[in-house]
Amino acid sequence: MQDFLSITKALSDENRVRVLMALNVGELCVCQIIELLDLAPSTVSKHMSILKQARLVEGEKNGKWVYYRLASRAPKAAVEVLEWAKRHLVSEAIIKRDAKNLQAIIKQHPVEVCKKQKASRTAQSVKENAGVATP
Amino acid sequence: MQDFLSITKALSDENRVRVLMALNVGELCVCQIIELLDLAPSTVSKHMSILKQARLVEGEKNGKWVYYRLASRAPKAAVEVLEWAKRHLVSEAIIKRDAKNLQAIIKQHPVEVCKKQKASRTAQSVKENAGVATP
DNA sequence: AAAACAATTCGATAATTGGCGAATTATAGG
DNA sequence: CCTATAATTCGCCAATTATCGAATTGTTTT
Repeated sequence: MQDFLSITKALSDENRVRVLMALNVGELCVCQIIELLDLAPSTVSKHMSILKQARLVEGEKNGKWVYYRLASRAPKAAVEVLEWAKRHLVSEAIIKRDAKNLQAIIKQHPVEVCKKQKASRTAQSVKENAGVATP
Repeated sequence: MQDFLSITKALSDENRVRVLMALNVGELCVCQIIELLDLAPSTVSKHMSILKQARLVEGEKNGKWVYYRLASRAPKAAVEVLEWAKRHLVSEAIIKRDAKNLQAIIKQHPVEVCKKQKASRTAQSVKENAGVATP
């Protein structure tokens, strides 16, 4: 029963569902997923661990980067529910928008994506500390 | 997306899953579901409203009683996911135990089931108030 | 060796959810 | 009409969960 519930719980969050649909195009680096969802790295990491726990995805470390993909040797229940989800989600507005955004994201190398994210975080900090003297 | 998530959220609770599997044998009165899950009536009612919201079940009022059954004109996504769930849950220990318990429960008329529940609630109150003077 | 960096883990917090009992609603039967 | 009763709604509490920032881990580059 826990295996079953780990799958349905994993599928009961919009952001996780978006990730699963995004992974239909192929494997994605964590920073690319961060870019897609626009969430904090720690939040995305948590989501991925929940998906991994449910054996819906698998991750592979490659140097500094971790790539996630739909689990190749997933349990039958996982494979089937992913097919079900795909059938009923492809027409969803946000999934289509994600697919479009992904086209731009996967064209870039992870190194570029991460660089961009770092830059925007710095910009954010600068904004927050505007007018505050630096020690 | 909300339709999709209402289904997956509905399926992400063990008690709700147990109800759905129980309804495979046919329609059940609320008091029979209470008997099966051993939860408070208000809790069961809440679970049923979540399942109804997801259009996985439908309820029909018949006099004092409300009967729930798997939705006959459920959306395709709901029908498919119920088939998927059934395939992967029939072998679960708790589902098998429920099926066995159900055999006894459905033999009784709702009126008998409710009477028994009322009796056990009274017994509980008596226990709690043991030694306390009644006004 | 040290600095930079991607990702994860940890700790805190706000929002959501599952649970119960009390109050309410709707129906049946005296 | 009044009482008993099945179910739901409401108000509250405890447990869980989504999120973030800070600290940590492991790897690469300088």
